[in-house]
Amino acid sequence: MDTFAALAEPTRRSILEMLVAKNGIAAGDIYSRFKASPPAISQHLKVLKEAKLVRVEKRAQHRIYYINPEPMRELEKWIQQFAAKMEDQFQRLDKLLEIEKQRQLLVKVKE
Amino acid sequence: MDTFAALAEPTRRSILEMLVAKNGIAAGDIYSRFKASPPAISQHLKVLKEAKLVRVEKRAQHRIYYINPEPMRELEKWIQQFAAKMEDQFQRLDKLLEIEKQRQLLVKVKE
DNA sequence: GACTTAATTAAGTCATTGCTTTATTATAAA
DNA sequence: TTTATAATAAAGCAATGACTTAATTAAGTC
Repeated sequence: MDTFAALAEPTRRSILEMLVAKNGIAAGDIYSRFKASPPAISQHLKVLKEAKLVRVEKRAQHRIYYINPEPMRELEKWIQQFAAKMEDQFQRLDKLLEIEKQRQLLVKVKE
Repeated sequence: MDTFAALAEPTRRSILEMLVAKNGIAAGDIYSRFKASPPAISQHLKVLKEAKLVRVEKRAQHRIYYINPEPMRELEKWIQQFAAKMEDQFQRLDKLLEIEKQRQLLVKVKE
């Protein structure tokens, strides 16, 4: 799950947002939308590629980048499961608090 | 959205998993489940705290750590939206491919 | 008030990251 | 077959990150 590390960098998230808006973008078209140098962006693309978040196709000298959906789907699953456990926990807590509130009321009635 | 940076580190994810299994754990009990030194873990807790992924309560000399649910909920939203756009895109692509397949069949019929 | 316990802060080290500029590689076009 | 275009690889550097050990802070206990 090193998807997180790849997503930790804002430029890389921007690149992915570009690709999810329009899949299949040439490296040069990606470079031109950032003020950092082409090699800098190329290195980010490499990280994304190694994390399998994108894949590349060769078209003459061009490299066309595409979203690779699997890692994001897995990440979504991970987060959903985590969030589910989390909400469970808070719901249990709410119930405990509710019971305690009732108990306090009883104590008052007895006084 | 620097939740990603906080989640990029595996030890920090483990800590969160601990907390989602049982909310409210003293720092010392967290330390003891890792082979890294207490200060190392303490520093991770600091990062999680700064990312608002956890909050702390003081109990005498003890520090009790709790999950703070908001950032994870936001992250879940972000990923869901991203994944939705992504699936949209692939569905559009599938439709194009389907149309193309039909076109090819027509060509064959005409031959 | 000295002593223990719990946790963190401080200081220093080493590896990794993100960037730069320069150099290569590979295809296309003249 | 030179020249231009597209993209990446290489090398170097400053900043950051994750750890360590030693020192400090704060509360509780004897």
